[in-house]
Amino acid sequence: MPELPEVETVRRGLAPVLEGARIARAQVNRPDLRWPFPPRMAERLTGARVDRLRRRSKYILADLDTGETLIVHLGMSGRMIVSGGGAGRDMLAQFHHLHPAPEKHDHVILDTDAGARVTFNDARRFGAMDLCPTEAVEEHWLLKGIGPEPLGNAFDEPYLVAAFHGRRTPVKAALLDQRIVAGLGNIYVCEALFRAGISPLRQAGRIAAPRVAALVPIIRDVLTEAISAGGSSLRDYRQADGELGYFQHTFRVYGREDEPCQTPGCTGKIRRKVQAGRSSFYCPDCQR
DNA sequence: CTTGGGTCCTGTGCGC
DNA sequence: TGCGCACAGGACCCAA
Repeated sequence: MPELPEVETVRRGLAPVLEGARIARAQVNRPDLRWPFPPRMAERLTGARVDRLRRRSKYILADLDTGETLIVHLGMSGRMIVSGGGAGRDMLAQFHHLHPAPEKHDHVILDTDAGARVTFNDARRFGAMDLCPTEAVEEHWLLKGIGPEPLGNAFDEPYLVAAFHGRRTPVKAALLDQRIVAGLGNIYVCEALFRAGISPLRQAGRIAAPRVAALVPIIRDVLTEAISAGGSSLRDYRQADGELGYFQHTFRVYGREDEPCQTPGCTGKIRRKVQAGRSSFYCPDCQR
């Protein structure tokens, strides 16, 4: 899926066209994605003004002036594509209010009063949408229990050391656990562990505290760099304007099985090992 | 409580 | 060209 950097990139692309705009029309083409849509979703969205677009973990949150918040998760293959209207759009498209032809898996289409369109397309349908009272968003069952934002103040060295303490699970699984830290996925965990020189197989509770502490700024750096690059585009991911991210060119281990390790002086080869059903990419020589 | 495996879906790329 | 299989950025759920 889009991980935190991709979701943040999408949020930033949507904000200029959605914030302050009113949803003039909501087209919902099927009753569900991963879970059923909330009752009367189209009606509850129609006429609502989007006051603010936020992100929590891998969720995009659209606060509406109706007192409800639209919760969106992109799953593995979800995209939100902007077309027509708004600043920075193609002039011809803007003039004619043209929208691209409907595509397979366009599940939800939102048209704003300014003539912009946001299309949610999700081939695998692991994505989700729900509506919930804005003041109760943090208590929503999907968001409740999610750990601190890795780019926020609550995610610091003492926190991660404490969170890892006594954990026998591999550090790879611990970092993927959204209750420990929010928003990391397979790619950025692999990349952060490589930079930290920590093997994904190592038990979280058996990493020396200074090495755990070092992970904190490394995780922040990886995510920040990825956001700057517009995220990583592999298969399905696109920015809201349809452009590709380019952080994937910066991967040091992800998807690089059998390639030589890039660490200066290291003669190791990147390995791939499946942990809990997910591929971990790492250098056995410089990750311990 | 923790943890591994199965599961929900479709699409793509590869070996044969 | 076609077929079957492995694999893909997530994360819930349940059995052990």
